[in-house]
Parts: sequence; structure tokens; C-alpha cells
Amino acid sequence: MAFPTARHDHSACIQAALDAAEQECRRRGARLTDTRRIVLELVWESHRPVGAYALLESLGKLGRSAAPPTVYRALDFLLAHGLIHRVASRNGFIGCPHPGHAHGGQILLCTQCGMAAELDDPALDQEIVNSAARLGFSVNRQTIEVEGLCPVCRAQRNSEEEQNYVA
Amino acid sequence: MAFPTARHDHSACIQAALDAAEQECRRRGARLTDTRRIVLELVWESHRPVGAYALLESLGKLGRSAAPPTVYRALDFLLAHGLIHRVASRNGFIGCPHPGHAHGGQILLCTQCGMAAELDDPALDQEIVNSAARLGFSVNRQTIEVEGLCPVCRAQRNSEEEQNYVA
DNA sequence: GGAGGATACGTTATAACATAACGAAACGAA
DNA sequence: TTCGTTTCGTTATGTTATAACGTATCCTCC
Repeated sequence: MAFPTARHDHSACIQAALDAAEQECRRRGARLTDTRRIVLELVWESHRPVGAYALLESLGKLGRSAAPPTVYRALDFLLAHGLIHRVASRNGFIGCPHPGHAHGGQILLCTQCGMAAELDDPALDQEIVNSAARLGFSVNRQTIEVEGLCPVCRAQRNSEEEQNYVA
Repeated sequence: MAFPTARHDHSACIQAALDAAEQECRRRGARLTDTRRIVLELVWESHRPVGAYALLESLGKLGRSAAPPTVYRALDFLLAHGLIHRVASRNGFIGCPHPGHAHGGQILLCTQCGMAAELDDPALDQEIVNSAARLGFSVNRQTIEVEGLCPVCRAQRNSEEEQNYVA
């Protein structure tokens, strides 16, 4: 999934994710309860990794009394069914735009604006499997988190540099 | 770096790491103080990721009074100079076998025995950079953590399966 | 439609990981 | 030796995650 543009229709974006989740849960015979759906929705509020305690606070504002285990249980469920990804390097979580479709988590993180996007490059997965195999290591799960600048922030930085140059 | 075998000379292994660290610090004009060297040594005690609080406890057993900031400061120093890597998915740290030689952290983690090893595949780095570039993303730093089975544990598991088959 | 097992949830407490802030000490160049 | 910089000790606190236990809800089978 590419980086969301500033003017993408985010409510449609959330709706699509919720629909996909609903469908994936039906397919798997998993129960997408109220709490779980709401947590998923909150994860999707931004395209940035969200922490468990931020979710907790959001839940509170929605009038749902909740303690940490409530949130972590919902997150565990969503993780287990591939509806969200954990961002280990940030202690946060982001929504998965295409659940079901198997993929290791390849995540791009913009250090400037905090936006996250998925990469989903099968060749990359394969390269890791091959490279590991050369050491006799058999791969089970991968965590790939790449920091850098997203297209928007990169453009912005470039134009700032131009201004500095002029001045 | 390949996975350490059971009979590798671990004291030589630690010594090599300490020597390399010493040299790298000299090269950089960085001060490898007592605390920092001891923490590095403790990180190298095993080839498994070590948590900050485990290090803290080890320091205590060595008679060095210490509070969390002492350990985290030492870890920050070691990270900053590339002498250790952070293992985000485990909240732990492992020694870097070849400091100086630039490389993103590509880490293999055995889910069975907990051993960690570095991969260091430049083609992999490049694949990530290229793949990200296709989305207009410029890479700055990568975290690659791969879970699976190390050669030893894989062999062990295979022989267990044979036994099950016989029985 | 009620019994009973499985799954999900609320709640309290605590574990595990990490940093802020401040003053004292050690170091190193002028 | 003095002064600025870096390192360290210490106290307190912030942040992230889980253990444990009882209750409620759901689903199935009779």
C-alpha cells in the first residue's frame, strides 16, 4: 500500500478496513466483537502507529470503561487474525490494509510526519529466506521496519533546502 | 556472522568483541569507560538478546551499585558507536561482531534456543532501498528481525520427528 | 428453552522496560 | 590550576505489558 495522500478519503479508508476485517473474521469463524471492532477502528484513526495506552484513552473518551488488559486482548485478537501489525520499534500498532493475503510485515515509517505504510515486496521476503537458508536458518516470521522520509516530507524538505540556498 | 556452534570458544569470542570495541572507540575518539566495557562484556555473555534489567542485575552481582539510568546510558553509548544492536521485537540487545563495518541490523532469532545471529546481506539492504524508492520513500535506517529455527534446533527437531515416526 | 462448556470481558495488582532531572565527580585541554 | 565538558550516581516517575481471578456472554446440544 502506498503512502496516503493528504486528500485521500479517510472515512472510506476506515470503512474499507472494517469491511475487510468483518469478512476475514467471517471466513475464519472468528468473533469480531464490539470492543475488538472499536479498537480496530481506533487503530485506523490515523495512518500512524498507535500505542496501546493511547487506544485505552480513546476508549475512555467513547465512554467505554477499560483497563489495559481489555486493549491488549483486543490487540492480541487483531494481531492473531492479521488485521493489524505490531510496530516493534515504536511499541505501536497499525492497521493492515489487506488482511488474509499472507505477508510478512514490511513497514515504512516516516521519521518526519510519523506516517506508516506497508511495502509488501515478495522478492524481499524471498531474499531473506534465501539469505537465511545459506546459514542453515529456516525462517518463520519476519519483522521489517524501515525508517526514512515519505514522498511528501521529502518534497517538503527539498523545497526548504532550496529556500536556504536562495537565502 | 554464522550461528555459534556449541563448542565455539566463547571466551575468545568475547575477547575478540572487546578488542574490536576498544579499537573502534580509539578510532572514533570515544571513551570506553569501565562501566561501558563491563556492560558490553555482559551483553556478550550469551549469544542471546539481553534485557537492560538483566544487565542491571548482573552489574549488581559484580558489586557495582547501579540504577537503570546507568545501564541505559551505557547501552546508548554502545548503540551510538555501533558496538551493539537493539533487538526491538524482544526489548533486548546483542553484541555486534564487526563494529565499524557499516551495516543495518539484520538479525536472525531462533525461537527454540533463543540464539541470535547477524545476517549482513547487502543485497537485502539494496532490495529494501529499491523497493521503498518505488513508493517514493527514501530509506534512512532499517530494522530487520527474522524469527525461525537455527541449524542446530532444526536438526534436533528433525530427529525428533523421526523418532515420532518410528514410534 | 435450559444445561454446560467455551470464549470473551471487567478489575485489581504488578511486572518489565525506559527516561527526566539534578547534583557530584572525573576528565582533558588551555 | 582553572574551566568547560563529559560521565556517573541517585531519586523519582513515566510508559508498556501481563498475571490472575471471577463474571458475563455466547453457542451447542439435548
